Amino acid sequence: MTGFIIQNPTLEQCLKAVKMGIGARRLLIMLGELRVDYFGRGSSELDYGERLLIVKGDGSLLIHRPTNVEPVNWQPPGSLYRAYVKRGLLVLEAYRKRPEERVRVTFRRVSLVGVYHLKDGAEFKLYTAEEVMKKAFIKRPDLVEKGLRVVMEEKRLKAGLVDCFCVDSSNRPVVVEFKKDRAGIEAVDQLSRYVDELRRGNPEVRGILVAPSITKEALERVRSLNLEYRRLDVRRCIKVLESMEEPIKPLEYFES
Amino acid sequence: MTGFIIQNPTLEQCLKAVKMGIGARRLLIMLGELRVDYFGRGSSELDYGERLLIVKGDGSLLIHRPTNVEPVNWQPPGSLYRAYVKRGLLVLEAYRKRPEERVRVTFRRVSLVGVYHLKDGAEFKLYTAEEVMKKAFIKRPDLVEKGLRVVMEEKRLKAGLVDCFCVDSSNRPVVVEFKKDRAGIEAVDQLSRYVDELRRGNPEVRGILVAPSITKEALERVRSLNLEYRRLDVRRCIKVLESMEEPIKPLEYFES
DNA sequence: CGTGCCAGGTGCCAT
DNA sequence: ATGGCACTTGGCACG
Repeated sequence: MTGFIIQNPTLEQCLKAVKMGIGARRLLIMLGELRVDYFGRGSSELDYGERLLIVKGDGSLLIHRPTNVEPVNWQPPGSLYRAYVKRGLLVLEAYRKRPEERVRVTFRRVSLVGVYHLKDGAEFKLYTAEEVMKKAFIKRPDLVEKGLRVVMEEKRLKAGLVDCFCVDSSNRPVVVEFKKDRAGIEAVDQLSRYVDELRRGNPEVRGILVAPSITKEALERVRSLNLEYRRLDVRRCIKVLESMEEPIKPLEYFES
Repeated sequence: MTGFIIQNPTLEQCLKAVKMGIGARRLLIMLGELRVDYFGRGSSELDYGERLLIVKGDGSLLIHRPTNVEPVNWQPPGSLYRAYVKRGLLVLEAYRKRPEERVRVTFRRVSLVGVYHLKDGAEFKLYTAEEVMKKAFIKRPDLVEKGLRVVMEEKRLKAGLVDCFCVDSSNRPVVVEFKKDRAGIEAVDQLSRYVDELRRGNPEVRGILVAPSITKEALERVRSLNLEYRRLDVRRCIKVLESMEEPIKPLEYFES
């Protein structure tokens, strides 16, 4: 990792670092007292306060307040930058075309500016809950219903993308939709759209919503739309998969 | 803004800074070569690479790679921390109960550690597109249909939260749902749920989906469900509001 | 490029 | 706490 940092830089030093850092597609970090104006898909205003600003090599901009995971303002990768000093203020503007959006950051004071070159070629491997459920179901469809056979994963309909298209023990087509979290009304409607489309060709089509739990309203709707709900949680699925292949290991227990 | 920064700290210095920073609910910034293991709602693995780590005073954790707006791993506010040195590695663990989740960050090298206390009391004012549309509509319901009168904003039904409940020129009730972006099928279904519930009491109830545009499938569904679609974009709404009160000013044109 | 859909979504506000 | 939902959602995969 190469880079440098300047504490309490002068505005000129700072401007130079900013231009150099962004120009060289490095990681730029700044701590200072700043305000933010944004206009684009929406618009926002944030008066002066002490915050952390980050510009990444791909043109992403992040402005973080002292709390929360989400940045208060940001700009996506590919944004273009302009920086200048005006009346004792350091201004950094990020611009993106399509959709047209601008973020303007005005620094009243800069406590820290750093420019670093990060090397990071590692692959990020994420195991999502839905992926786990689906995998376990494909290996063991009886987790949902005895005699079920998977015909297609990811069947594409006009109404959208079906998670699993199956046939039951009496050869009736079954659409299976997975939700990793408690299923709400939108989940039922989503399944309903698929089943509706298929029932036009064959009124025998069944629809099963598979989730660890379901809201009261959603369950009512499942019944009124002649669909079905089967409980299945991720924990169970992990166990099933562990017994069949290399496990997804949890971290060991956290003590304190 | 008070704080300090150490470049190329020893592991011991680093551990001390981390403990102190998190303990005092300060902003902690670290640059280094690290790996991340996560287990909770999902699970993930990321081998060593050079990244930026941030812990905020509220317990939020962010780990940023050199690209993208989103952190590769994170932990929400309120997380609990544990840090220690083991076999020449600095380990930082963030834990949250409910849902139970753990992130473990293992540093192989630390290039920078900083602890700062940020003061930021400013109010963030965001003007969202949906808000703008709604405001404009309330001032000028004829933007959607002549003779429309707003009875209630945000009417609560079992089926959900209606954006605007209105009456038309012939006293028929009208449910109006706004979408700031191109309306898709879910938007139609959402409106449909509200209208369904109300039509049980009064089959005359109308439902209007208001959006800048609509997908082909969604428009078909609007028709088949006996609902309506009216085009309205945010630009037009801004103009209407500008002519009536203090404008939401865009930043001036961006040159470079 | 648009369209659809998931996400460890996060955040906000309601009951 | 649970539920409903918007978000400058971001990000990905696919036609």
